[in-house]
Amino acid sequence: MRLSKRTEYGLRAVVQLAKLWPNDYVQSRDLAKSETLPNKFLEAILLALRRGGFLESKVGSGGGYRLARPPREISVGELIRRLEGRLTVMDIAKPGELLPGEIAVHLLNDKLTAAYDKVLDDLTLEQLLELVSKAGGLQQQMYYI
Amino acid sequence: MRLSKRTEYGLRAVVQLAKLWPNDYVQSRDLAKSETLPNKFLEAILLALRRGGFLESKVGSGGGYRLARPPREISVGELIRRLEGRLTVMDIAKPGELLPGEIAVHLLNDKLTAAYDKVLDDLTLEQLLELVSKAGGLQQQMYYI
DNA sequence: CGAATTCGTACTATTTTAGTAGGAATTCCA
DNA sequence: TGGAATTCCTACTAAAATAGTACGAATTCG
Repeated sequence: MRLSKRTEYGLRAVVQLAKLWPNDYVQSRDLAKSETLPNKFLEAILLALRRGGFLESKVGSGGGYRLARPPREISVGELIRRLEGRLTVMDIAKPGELLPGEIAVHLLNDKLTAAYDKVLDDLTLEQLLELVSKAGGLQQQMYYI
Repeated sequence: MRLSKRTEYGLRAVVQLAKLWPNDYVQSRDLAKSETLPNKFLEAILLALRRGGFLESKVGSGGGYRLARPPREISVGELIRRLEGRLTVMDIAKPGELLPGEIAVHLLNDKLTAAYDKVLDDLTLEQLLELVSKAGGLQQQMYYI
């Protein structure tokens, strides 16, 4: 199990934006620079997030992106589902009877998806930020040992 | 999150073998036929499972595969980890300090992996079989409503 | 011996992921 | 009012992962 680069980059940009919230607009280029992400790719990702209602944007000189809502009201689950793009290639219910192996695979997939969703849906962007600052603190400390 | 075909096929074959346990050897061709899987691909998968210690095989006429251990002693987690092939492209610890976004991605990946592993490691092949037969029963019932 | 089967390698095709190129549309501001 | 800055948009391209196939050697049974 691994998040795609697209998801990773999107998340990293959003984390940046959340840290700045509710300040003014930040440009894609700056976001890309401060997390060292490919700019053009990031642009496409940010655009998708705007369409998904997670970001607001302002075009033109002095424009950029910012969160559309406070971090406390943004679910990491929704965010990631949008990023993964998974256009829900949902298993179309097969006609007729399933083979035993197919049932097993189905059951397992359902269990895994449920576990995955639980982790993601129980987490807001605000909470994630908190975890990050804790972990960041530890990281700092380690340099002084 | 979705299991690969390789994993799916391997699991389906193993489910078949578990249903027959502790009977005699079953041939790849028969396994492929009864779950409608591509035979040559399945062969490669079964081979990997044998190398992983999940199956025993006998070559030559009258040969085939069978589980190396009773289903109760086979963990679905171990099985799937072998199937996924994940040659543990583990994040090599980056030198220096992590960016906040990177920390967030890391945290999330860890949480997701833990949840995933928990589901898989808490399940034996025997238990999975039981779930399948329950679900299969329900499926049968639905036809008679 | 000859048929049946696993074992093994090497190749091909398809799909998904990760980007890049190039420019139109909009907005600010001097 | 014109140009610089920025998002927005479409269409490619490149690379990697996935899903197989082809072909045959090695082994075993009867």
